[in-house]
Amino acid sequence: MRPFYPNSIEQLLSRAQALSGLSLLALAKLTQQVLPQDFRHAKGWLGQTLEQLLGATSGNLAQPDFPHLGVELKTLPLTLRGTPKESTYICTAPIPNPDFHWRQSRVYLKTAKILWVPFLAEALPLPERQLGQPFLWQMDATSEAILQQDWTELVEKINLGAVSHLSAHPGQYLQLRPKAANSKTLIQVVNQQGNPISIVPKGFYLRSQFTRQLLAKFYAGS
Amino acid sequence: MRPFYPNSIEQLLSRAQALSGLSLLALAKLTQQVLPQDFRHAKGWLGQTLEQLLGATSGNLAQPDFPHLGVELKTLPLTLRGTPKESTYICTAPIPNPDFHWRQSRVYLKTAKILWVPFLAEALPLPERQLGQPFLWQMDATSEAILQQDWTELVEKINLGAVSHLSAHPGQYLQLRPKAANSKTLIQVVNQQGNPISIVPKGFYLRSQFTRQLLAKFYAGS
DNA sequence: CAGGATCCAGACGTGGATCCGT
DNA sequence: ACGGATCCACGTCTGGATCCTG
Repeated sequence: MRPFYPNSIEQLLSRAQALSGLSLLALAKLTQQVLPQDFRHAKGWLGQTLEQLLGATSGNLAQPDFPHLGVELKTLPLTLRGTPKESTYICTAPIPNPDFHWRQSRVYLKTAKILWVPFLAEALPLPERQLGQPFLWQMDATSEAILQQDWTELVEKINLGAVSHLSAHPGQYLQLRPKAANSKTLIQVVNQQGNPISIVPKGFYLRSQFTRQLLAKFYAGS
Repeated sequence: MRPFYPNSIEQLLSRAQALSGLSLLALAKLTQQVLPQDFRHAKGWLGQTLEQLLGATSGNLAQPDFPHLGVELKTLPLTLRGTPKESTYICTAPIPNPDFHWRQSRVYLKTAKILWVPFLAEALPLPERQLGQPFLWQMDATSEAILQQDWTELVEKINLGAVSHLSAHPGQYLQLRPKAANSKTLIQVVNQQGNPISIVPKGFYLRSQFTRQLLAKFYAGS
């Protein structure tokens, strides 16, 4: 265990709260980095910087950022109106999918407990954009019912080889989207007819419709 | 197909012969590289430089360097006395081994036709060491019988989980040796008792006893 | 506005092999 | 001498996500 690894959820949350209000420029200085001009060529910059500041181990496998605590760290880009600008990437979607049970699935393990760190993702120049109040979210029965239903439906499509349905359309809270360097990155899969075909690798994402609800509940309770 | 890819075995051999007698310093200049001080921190330098000069495609999978020609390129480090200084790495040894038939095995496909490029690997300062005469070797029935026997024996040990016998000792021409960054690099395998244990990844190597014979035949015939 | 496309960092695996202690 | 240990390059994969059109 690295020295800086947080020992409890309370410690982790407390550290994250200490960062709220800081600008991206301040974060860059804290970590002795140069802030990128924009995120076009450094899309993961904030997420990776926060991992460093909060003591997450980098280069994780299919497990949460803080395995000991079961907590996943996610940044949440906000519009000026305070709503999520983007969907949230969860994990790659293996094809075929080897996870049989929802509770053992990568999606569940990555979404059961999430430390969300909102930040302003528009209007101001990048260096001046600030972190918002972080909040810990734990999956509740209502969310889980829908996420499990989505997951089950999507995994079924994957394992049946229903390739034409592996689009971003199905799923209420959870969806499949391309996850690759570009659209020429292809993997071989077997379709419903049993024939090998090429498709772009997929990942699981949380729709912003879902994260908007989490934010609203947090605001209501605080 | 890249423009410089050789179109025939004759063209490949002719290109290799044009390099014979050149020093390592000359090769570095030809490829616009700096010659390393020694090979301790650049063990693959000569092999990779020759691939570039002869038009091999880099980053191969489990197939010969020149797939179109079925030819594998191998450097052969020689002592002052003209004997091989080292054994020759062939390929990694998957555990368990998925190749059932010798003729379809990675070892066979990598050793059926080899373009050997000998070079002096001692005595002179590195920059002055020269390439020798390259020669094309094709597996003959006598060699194949023994290599196949070795391969069969080693693959059996691998698939039986006879882990303690996965040493460099068995095999007349072919042997298993560690193939990893270091001895802390471990993989999980299943032993004879069906229990998971950790071992260092292995590779197939040709013993220098074998390559010495190939050299001798080449010298005798030329 | 959201589905499809794209981009960086770092770990990992494989191919290129030689090093080095007993 | 040789069995076990080690080292670099580079392509691929995964985790971090945001970009960008119709």
